Amino acid sequence: MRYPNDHKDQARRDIVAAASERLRKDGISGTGLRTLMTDAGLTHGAFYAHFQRRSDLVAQAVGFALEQTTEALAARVAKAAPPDRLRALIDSYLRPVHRDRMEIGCAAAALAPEVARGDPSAREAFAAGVKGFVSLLEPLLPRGGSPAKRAGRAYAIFGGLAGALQLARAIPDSDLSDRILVSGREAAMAAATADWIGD
Amino acid sequence: MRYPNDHKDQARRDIVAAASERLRKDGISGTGLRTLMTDAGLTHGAFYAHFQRRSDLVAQAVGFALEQTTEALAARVAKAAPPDRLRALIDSYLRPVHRDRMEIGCAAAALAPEVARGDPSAREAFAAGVKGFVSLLEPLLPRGGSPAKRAGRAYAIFGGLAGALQLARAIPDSDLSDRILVSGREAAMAAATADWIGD
DNA sequence: TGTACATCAGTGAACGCGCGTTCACTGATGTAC
DNA sequence: TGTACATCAGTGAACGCGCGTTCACTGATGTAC
Repeated sequence: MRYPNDHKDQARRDIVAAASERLRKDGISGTGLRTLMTDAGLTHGAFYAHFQRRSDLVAQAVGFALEQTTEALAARVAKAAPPDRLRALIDSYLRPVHRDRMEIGCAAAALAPEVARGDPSAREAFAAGVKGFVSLLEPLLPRGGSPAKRAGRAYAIFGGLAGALQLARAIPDSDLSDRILVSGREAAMAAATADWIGD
Repeated sequence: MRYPNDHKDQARRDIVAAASERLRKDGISGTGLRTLMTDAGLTHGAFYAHFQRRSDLVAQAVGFALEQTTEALAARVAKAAPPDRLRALIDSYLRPVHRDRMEIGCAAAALAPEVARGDPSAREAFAAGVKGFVSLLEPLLPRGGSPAKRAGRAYAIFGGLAGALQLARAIPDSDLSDRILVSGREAAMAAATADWIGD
């Protein structure tokens, strides 16, 4: 063969990694196959040697992006002392650089509405990726509450973080945008540490 | 003239109203001019008699959608007794029908990431529309806090509501999606009623 | 009252372009003998 | 060792299609006389 045995696998991984950035940057329906392949250093014709259709790459790229974000945040969280880890996660998520660099940030904040409109494969990959993030967040919540309650709260907080980040990105007034990040951290902490009621 | 004096104005309003639904449903870059004009009962050629460019319509449609949502929620809130109004707003926002009917729902939940990537006109219209929503929410927060703090919190809560709704839309598991709505309401209430710290 | 003309919202063909997808081909390598 | 062939990741032209935008035209009405 022309290439080492693992060449094709590596190329596929390169395409997925490059696409995960480009899709976050320009949106799912705002990006064409030629752009995605050029980003990976290939020509568009090679695409169908790696994926059956465009939506397969989209699903894999969405999943990859969420895994990457969860890993990066997990590393930051691990550096904090245990009692500070919840705050470290929230502050890391809502920090200015995350607002300013959408292409390497959370895929939920960059793509959630497009995923919601998208086909099932992207939604499944998205759900799995979000589940991974929630698995990082949920153990950091204060003790108490049923497993279902705790998980629900973790999902809601994650959604809230992503929504606050989106707002900070969309608002052109940069002072207001900064204040949204700060208030978003306080709001997320309040939601995370609220007493468990009912059940 | 062929048409009544206000005909053209009415046609423009029809195009904006129809576009505000279609863009929420299919996304900004997922919708073409022919679809937008057909929705309004016209052919695509008439478009440039009403708008200078596509992005002008997008900006107006985004603004219109947010105004519409704020008005609808204001009407629901006004029906509740004053002490229940905050809860009424939050529960109305995160109710299942809002998740299920994206095309007539909040434009922030449907379009925020695309607006953030979009041109300044859309971002300005978005910021103005969000400001309107925040003007409804902020007076419902408990007393206390500086005006800047109160406003920041109102923005953060709004972002949180939109993000939770997006997550509930994108997750295919409908039981989990329902739980996200319920937890999102609790999280938003906790954030809204948290003590004012600092400042 | 009847006719000629001006107005202008709306129509639909056409422009160049990028889209997702297909496919005949290239060319560097490994294998067979 | 040298030659012929098979393999296959990647190339780039081509497909039909929808995009945003332009523009010559239509046709119903109001106005002028």
